[in-house]
Amino acid sequence: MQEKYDPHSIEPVVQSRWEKTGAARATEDPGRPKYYCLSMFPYPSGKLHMGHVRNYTIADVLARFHAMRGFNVMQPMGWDAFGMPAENAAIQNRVPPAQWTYANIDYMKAQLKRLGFAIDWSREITTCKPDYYRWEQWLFTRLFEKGLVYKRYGTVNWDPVDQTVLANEQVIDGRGWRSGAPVEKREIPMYYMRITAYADELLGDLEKLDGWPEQVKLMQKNWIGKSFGCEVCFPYEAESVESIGGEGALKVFTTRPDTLMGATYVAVAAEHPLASRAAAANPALRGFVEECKRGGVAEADMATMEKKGMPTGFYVSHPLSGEKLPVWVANYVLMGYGEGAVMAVPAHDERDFAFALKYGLDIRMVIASPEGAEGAYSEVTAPWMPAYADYGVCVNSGKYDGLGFAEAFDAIAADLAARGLGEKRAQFRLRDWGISRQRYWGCPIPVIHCEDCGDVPVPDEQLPVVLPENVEVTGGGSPLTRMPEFYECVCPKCGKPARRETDTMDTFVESSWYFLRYCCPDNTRAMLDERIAYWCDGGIDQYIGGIEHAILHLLYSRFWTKLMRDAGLFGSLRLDEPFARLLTQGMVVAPTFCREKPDGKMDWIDPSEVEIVCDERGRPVAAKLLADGQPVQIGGIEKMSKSRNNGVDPQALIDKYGADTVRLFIMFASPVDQSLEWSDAGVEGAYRFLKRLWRIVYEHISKGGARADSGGELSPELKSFRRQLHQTIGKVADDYGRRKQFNTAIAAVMELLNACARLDDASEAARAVRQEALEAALLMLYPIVPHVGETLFAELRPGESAGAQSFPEVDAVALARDEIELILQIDGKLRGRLRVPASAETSAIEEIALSSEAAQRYLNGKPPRKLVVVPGRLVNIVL
RNA sequence: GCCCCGAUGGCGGAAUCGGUAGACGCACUGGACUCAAAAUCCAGCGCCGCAAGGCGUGCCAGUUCGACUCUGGCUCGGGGCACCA
Repeated sequence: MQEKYDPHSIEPVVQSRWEKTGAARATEDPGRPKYYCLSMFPYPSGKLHMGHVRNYTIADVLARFHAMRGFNVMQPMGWDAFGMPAENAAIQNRVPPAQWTYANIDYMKAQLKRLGFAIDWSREITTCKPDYYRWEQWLFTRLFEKGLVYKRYGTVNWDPVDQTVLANEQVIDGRGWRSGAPVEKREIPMYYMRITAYADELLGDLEKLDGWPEQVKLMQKNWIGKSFGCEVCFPYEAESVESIGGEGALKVFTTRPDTLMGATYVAVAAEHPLASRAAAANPALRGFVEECKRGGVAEADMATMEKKGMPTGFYVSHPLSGEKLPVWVANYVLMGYGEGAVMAVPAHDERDFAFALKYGLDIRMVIASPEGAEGAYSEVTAPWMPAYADYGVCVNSGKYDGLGFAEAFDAIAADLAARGLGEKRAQFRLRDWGISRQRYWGCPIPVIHCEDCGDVPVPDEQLPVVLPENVEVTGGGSPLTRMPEFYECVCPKCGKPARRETDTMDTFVESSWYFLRYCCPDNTRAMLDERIAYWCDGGIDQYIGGIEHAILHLLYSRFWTKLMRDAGLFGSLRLDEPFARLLTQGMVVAPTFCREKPDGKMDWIDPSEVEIVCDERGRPVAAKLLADGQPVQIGGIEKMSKSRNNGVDPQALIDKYGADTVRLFIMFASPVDQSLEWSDAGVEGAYRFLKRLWRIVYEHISKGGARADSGGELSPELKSFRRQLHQTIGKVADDYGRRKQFNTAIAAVMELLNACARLDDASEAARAVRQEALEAALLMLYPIVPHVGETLFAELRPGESAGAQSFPEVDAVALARDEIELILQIDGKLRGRLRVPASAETSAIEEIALSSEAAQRYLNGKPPRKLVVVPGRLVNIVL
């Protein structure tokens, strides 16, 4: 055996053995329980970043642990290969997106192999290949026929200089990232997926997801945002009917019908038909509506901008009182939610309140806080007091006075219904999913536009619609729109010349079903086959990925699973939810450094090029660039990203320390669900631990090794060490299997090895116990550091493979103990320790506690006020 | 702005169901080995205090015999907000 740990000599050996034996190859085996271990597949951006390493290490640890537990494990991998960065790279480097993408995949695949992940590469999926996306196009045409895909106008960011649609990410402070021109909203036709048809099921099924973090379920619940309220119609006032263009009513949705008597105006979105109608005759209003079209479509921007409005000059009547109310256009009303119009109750809504104050609109108090109604009444009527938005009791509301929220809701809804001016209903915040992208590098939308037949889905026999790969991307719109050989076609229905759709699909579509295709990536005749009944029974056992995907990707995947179920693609499998257990890893973050460039843009500096200046207490106070010694600004600690230039390249670490050290450090540095702040120093510590582990095993073997033999009488010291060993096995198994807390599992094994190294006993019995401990320690660490695990285990047990072993079992006999230690508290403060027999009854423990020296000292002869005994833990004497 | 999460020594973190705060590791300090360095090993390491002891888990309240843990109210940091993936 080598005396020193040398990762670079052992890792290739172990990896080529795995490769030869096909160790990671997964085959359906109905006789064994399966464990489908899925990671969020990477976007092939160039090289792996730390987030990838973290994600796939977690998955690999779980995969290897479950294999040791007897599961038939499948761990597949693929590439989320369509997306914007390929087009940007294409513009920058004059390389076709396909070529760039495939080169990145090759490089990153080699990196994943270098890290020793037990991935079944025979199932590899690349979403930009026609054998994958053809099925997506196929299902699209089915959904189109069912009405689950439809076309309508949608709003996009428009760069008026570059004449192109921008992603939200490409809009910086309201301007196009390349042109710098102020961005405008523009309405264009787009395809939508009717996710709202599944809103109730997506909401209700969250309850089935016991294996998901509560946090993620809550975020999804709020995103779907089902609220109960009332539709209310405000009939047009007689004087406005003519200018509005006919009789009718303005419909709004409210969750607070109990405040209806306090409505003093109605506000509509700038895109609302009523706003357009009013603007036609009013140049000032037209200017305001135009102003509302400035800026991007991102909701965060909409919600933080200054609230502005303008009267339309139209009036509606209050549906119950008949009072005349003005109609305003307001930039805070979203066309995409509810009816694009709201009733405003300034006294009981903070936003309406601020708006009413600004424009001198009436504020009418109609809800009083339940406690002290009189006081609250006078408070809220005073306009300098904030709006009272909580539930309360109706006042100043005629026949509804005195009713609470629920009663007033029912009474008002009933009265509205009786007049045909409203009814109760639920409203979702969730909107239909716009999937059209005016970009080249995506899955072509399989539709043909015919002048006579309209939008015709591409028939099955003409699928896939293949995206041409050898193109030049120059920016300024999709090259597909300049390729007649792509868009010129004939109508499948009437045979007349027609035009192929040149928009591509949102890349979220590919990532919404890849996990099902892993079960049958080789099937050229169908999207899915019966193999999913084996691998997806009960759902995918474990899904691992970044918390940043908590809403969109996971919601779309849940949606697509339901779509595919309802399309009858699952055969005998009953599957409503794709992911039985979800682990959302925290982000890998690092400090950022920057300088402002002359043009005002930020120049982000790689942390490795920066020296941090600390004060005498070790706190960072300043930073300077190594190259010029001049100060740089310290930014926040943010997710490692290209845009912030704060990434640490895992490859450099692998080259220096080997895969096991990188895997060990990343699992040890922080719990998986928390963000991981990068530290170069910590990596060194992980490397040191592996060297130490190697040496302990080397020394044990040099002294002749031993057979692990737990029989026979042991000295108290060995007995105690062996108890620690089996406690550690129990803890580590629980940490891996149930808690998914790997940092504490590693710490426990470190403690065990510290104790093992301290064990100063050369007896036969000690060597046997040490052998048992080292074997167990290697098997416990194997999922995390498999190369070291394989190599050292084969030294301890020649000819055997660690990966083929079962996970160590706890020996209950080793855990038994005669005496335990209890903590003695007096008034909740630690005052001593008690040794009591493990079997001692509460009364006996009380007696021992009270007679202890510390208790005598504090009690001073007086009896205790209270005595609390927590079995196995502590005794608290209350004076 | 809205939704979600987090905050514990010089640093990353531990304390799993309300019961010993600081496991394990990093950094640092001292010692051993060495001509020397590296590597390795041993010891120390929350703050105040000579000590006894006191204080201490972002801040302010509360519940409890007992709170890092539960409740209410803040502050700061992070993620998401529908065209980044």
